[in-house]
Amino acid sequence: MPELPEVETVVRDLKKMIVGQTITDVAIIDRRVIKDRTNRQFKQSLKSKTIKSIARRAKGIIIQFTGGDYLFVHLKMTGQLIYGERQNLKETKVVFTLSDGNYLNYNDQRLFGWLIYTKNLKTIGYIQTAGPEPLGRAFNADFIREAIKRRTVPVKTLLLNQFFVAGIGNIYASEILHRARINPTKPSFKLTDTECERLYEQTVNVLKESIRYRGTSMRNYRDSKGRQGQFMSRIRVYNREGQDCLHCGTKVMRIVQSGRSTFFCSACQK
DNA sequence: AGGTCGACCTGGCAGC
DNA sequence: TGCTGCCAGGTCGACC
Repeated sequence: MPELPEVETVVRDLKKMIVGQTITDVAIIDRRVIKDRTNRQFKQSLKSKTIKSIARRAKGIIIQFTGGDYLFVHLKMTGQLIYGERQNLKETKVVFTLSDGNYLNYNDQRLFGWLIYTKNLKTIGYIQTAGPEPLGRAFNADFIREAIKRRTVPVKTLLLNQFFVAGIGNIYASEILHRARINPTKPSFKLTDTECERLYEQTVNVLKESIRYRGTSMRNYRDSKGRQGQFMSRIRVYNREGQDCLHCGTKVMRIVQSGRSTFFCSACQK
């Protein structure tokens, strides 16, 4: 499911609901989402831990405990963290019992997600190698201009590369490029200075707007209360193959780049 | 070194 | 109503 806006929405909501609570029990229904530890190690590591803070890095969720240790969660395509009653769905894989009597359910239809307990975030390569946050200071037009040099990959593929910039996925890559009026197949190093400016501006615009709308629910994404995001009403090209471009009326095209669908308007995005 | 592709999984949907 | 094939918000390791 989730790209930066969806993960950010989950983190902001969970902050209000679970910080300060203690995990009193852990039920593992399917251990394939748990990395590095046996069931017993995972349970013992987390039982009686009090949640100090929760934060997002790239598309990952970092839950820190008062002892200075962490639970790192990556939702991948279909992961969900749902707070409230205990769930017993086919996709419910791990359930944390909380000290307020509620539960934090980890659901994951496709089992791609990760739950990693660690004492040291440096052990998590995903965090260590992620590029700059697109809504942070290090990401700007100058950074893009510098980073695209000698990169021959299509700009769409570069946006998906988490080493380049963290948090953009397949929906927002298409949406950003449409709003920036950049053709997704353009080799990155051929972007002009003004295109770099527009790419920066629209990356920030799209991600911030989507956070305001609480993310996009194309399929499986739900927030921490099980609700859908609302950004679908703002989507301009993603999953709209054959429909009219909302800007010029040309039919939206779908192509495949690096094995993933890209949607764009060939008239608006030269 | 940079770029591409398959593997990891389950399930929904279109077409026959 | 099957069945088959294709598709899905991600990441990584093996390959060229």
